[in-house]
Amino acid sequence: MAAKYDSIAADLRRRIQTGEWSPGARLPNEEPDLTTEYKVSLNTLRRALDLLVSEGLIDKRQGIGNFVRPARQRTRRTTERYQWEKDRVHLPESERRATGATEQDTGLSPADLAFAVEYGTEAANVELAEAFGVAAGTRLLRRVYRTGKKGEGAPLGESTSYLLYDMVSANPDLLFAENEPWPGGTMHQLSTVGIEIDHIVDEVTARPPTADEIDRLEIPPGVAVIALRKTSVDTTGRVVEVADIVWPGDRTTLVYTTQLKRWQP
Amino acid sequence: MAAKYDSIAADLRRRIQTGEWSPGARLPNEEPDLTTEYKVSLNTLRRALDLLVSEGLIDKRQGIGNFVRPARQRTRRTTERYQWEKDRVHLPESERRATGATEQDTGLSPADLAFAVEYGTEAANVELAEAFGVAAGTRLLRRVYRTGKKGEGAPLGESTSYLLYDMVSANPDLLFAENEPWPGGTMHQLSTVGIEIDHIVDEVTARPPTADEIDRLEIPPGVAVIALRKTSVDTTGRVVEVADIVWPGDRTTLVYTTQLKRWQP
DNA sequence: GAGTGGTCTAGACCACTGT
DNA sequence: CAGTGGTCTAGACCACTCC
Repeated sequence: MAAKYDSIAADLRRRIQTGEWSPGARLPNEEPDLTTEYKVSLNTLRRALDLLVSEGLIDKRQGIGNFVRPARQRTRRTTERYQWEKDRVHLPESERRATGATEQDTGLSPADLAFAVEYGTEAANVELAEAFGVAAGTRLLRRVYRTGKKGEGAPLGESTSYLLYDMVSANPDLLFAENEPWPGGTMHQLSTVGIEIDHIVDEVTARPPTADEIDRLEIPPGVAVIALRKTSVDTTGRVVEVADIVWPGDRTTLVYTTQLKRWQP
Repeated sequence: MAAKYDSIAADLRRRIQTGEWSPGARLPNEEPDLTTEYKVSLNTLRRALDLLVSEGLIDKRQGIGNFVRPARQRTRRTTERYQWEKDRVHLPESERRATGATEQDTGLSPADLAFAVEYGTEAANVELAEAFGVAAGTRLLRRVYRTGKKGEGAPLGESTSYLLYDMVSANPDLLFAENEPWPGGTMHQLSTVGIEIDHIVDEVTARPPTADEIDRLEIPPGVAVIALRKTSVDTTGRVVEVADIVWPGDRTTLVYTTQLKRWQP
């Protein structure tokens, strides 16, 4: 015999999916409307609603009500993007300025894209020092990028990029957020200090969001995030950028294509 | 002011991480031990424990107790694996038999690896038919693989592979689970009916586990799974295999390396 | 201030596990 | 059967949002 909260969740799921409440619409009050309708206590009803929250079906807003979660902008990030970024570096600035990598991933036009960036410096902790192959404490330039769709409160994702400060300070323009968005992106920025990327390693995991990410990305507690550690290696074998990128798992797809060598005929 | 259940969860987290209870050890009873210690009601205490479950820190076993979750075997699956699989197809059977792809990912020896497979046929639903580019209802060979570490109850992951039945039935050996594990794996199986893989597309998302996956992979509710749709395309451009692979998000890392073309000097 | 969701309590009874 | 976690209730009070 299924638990009451399970049956209620299943019924609410069905009512949402059949469109009884359209996306963005407010659900009936927990108390007294839904508790009366389902003849359960408030605790039991809220347990059912918690399930729907963890599935990303509804949003709870304290003091306001519960809402059917509208479908959000999805991100589809393909591996071709890296070669695309690299090819773009040698285009004239006007072409580089026209569109960025995030537009590629989302299909959004530059006008619909919301963009925010913060620059800062920090000393490398043990983990980052190991990723770069430098001593702990080495000065790093940390840049945090948040991109999203205008009108949607939450960003689509958040990227924290680390560069070796002494490596990029050869071009002081690279040290200030005022120069963002930089036409041609990080690969072009690095090219101004003589760096060419040879290959990029992506390490992908899924995990529960941290409390911070729940706030900033508006991820319902219980929905997972995809966490990507991107390591860029230049043509001399040096690690030149380490970036940690986080997306809501339920609206992000990463696409990787592996080309295989032909067997000899 | 943090909620009580949050503070209690933070304290229990700390006590687990400092080793007050070692992995596998049983926690004190919810009632009366922990409720008395933290001076809260049972509901509040259980809410704190639910947080730890969703973080994968503890296991709850009804009728027995709560246990510190032991660290599990991790999987690290690299993109080089596909070329490795392809190169192996033309090795003599003795070498192909010696080790398989999962050993590569996990670092386990063949002796430590638990392996189970089920074969069946089904009619392609709309979604699979589209992936293959065939008509809905086309007969498919469905193969479900579960691999894990001997002694750990739960598999490390579960892979559901679909092949076009009429394509592989040219070699009847490919239709029966009794021939598994097949030395050289799927790429070798396909080579016996004249198929060479040209490239593979991986699409990665994260999502909450289904009720089934919670049981079979022993994923704590609230911990995410990584879901990978792997599409193999042969040298004539045909989609020849579609596989849906699911791993627990908290102990799987996927690694993808992208080699970029050099700029001209 | 009215109305909403968020937290917490005390206590009852059920379901599962091992002896 | 005893002991454990699982579900559920009724009611109290707090915190946030909007008018």
